[in-house]
Amino acid sequence: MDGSLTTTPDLEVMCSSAPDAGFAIRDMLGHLGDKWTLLVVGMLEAGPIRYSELKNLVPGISQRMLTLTLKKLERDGLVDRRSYPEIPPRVEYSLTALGRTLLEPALAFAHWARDSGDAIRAARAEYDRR
Amino acid sequence: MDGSLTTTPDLEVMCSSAPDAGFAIRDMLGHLGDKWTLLVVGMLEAGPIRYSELKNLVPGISQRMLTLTLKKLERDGLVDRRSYPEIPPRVEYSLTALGRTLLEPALAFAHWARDSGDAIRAARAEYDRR
DNA sequence: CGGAATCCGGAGGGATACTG
DNA sequence: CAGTATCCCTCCGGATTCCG
Repeated sequence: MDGSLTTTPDLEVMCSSAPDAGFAIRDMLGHLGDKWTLLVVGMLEAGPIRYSELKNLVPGISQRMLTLTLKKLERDGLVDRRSYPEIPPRVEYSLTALGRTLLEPALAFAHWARDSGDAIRAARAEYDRR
Repeated sequence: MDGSLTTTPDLEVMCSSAPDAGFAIRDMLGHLGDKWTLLVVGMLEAGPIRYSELKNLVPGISQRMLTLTLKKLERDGLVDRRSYPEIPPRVEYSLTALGRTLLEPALAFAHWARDSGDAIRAARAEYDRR
């Protein structure tokens, strides 16, 4: 085999080889690719964090969406919810082992977004100017 | 500085340090994090590809969404559209240099989705059983 | 072949008010 | 403090039809 320029279609292979695999990936992307999920996961990197603290950390998220996002992540086995029966109540969220594996791609994406934001906005402005 | 266990909040830092930076990242995630974008970008890995070919490759996408997704990516400077004035017409799409930088995080995410799909579905079933 | 235009249902998601 | 419940509206996205 020649290692010169294997174009390795990759995603194409993943989708075409197993028909339901493509389906699953599409589902996962549609599932986690919403407005808040990756952002919330990224915020859980540092360790256990309280609900209100999380809310303050994610700029602009509503209580509703934070709750829904956390519930979804908990259901998917990515986030662990631990509530302490005190008054006032305290609830801490953290990533599970599975959730921590998502951290890497999520942060990679966030870093890309940060680094490419300017270029994209520039391209957009250029495109719109004509 | 001690290099023992720096928890490096990362995304938190990115959002809290510059207020508009968090805004931008949230925007980018909300923008690219839809049902099809990452999947389409992944399919463009191999090089220039025709519209209809792309449509066949992405399982279940409608003409409308493929067109909209490609237009958005073109506007963002991530995809290059090249049309050849023949009959029947032929249009080829490919990633720009900027678009190719997105490929890495996108594929990382897709790979994660493929590898974690089973575990997540299992966690979901477990969660729903009670 | 590669779209554009239109219609339309339903999910996504914000604001607000209330609860334990 | 940490949610839940409700209202309401935007816009995502599928199906269909038409055009160069």
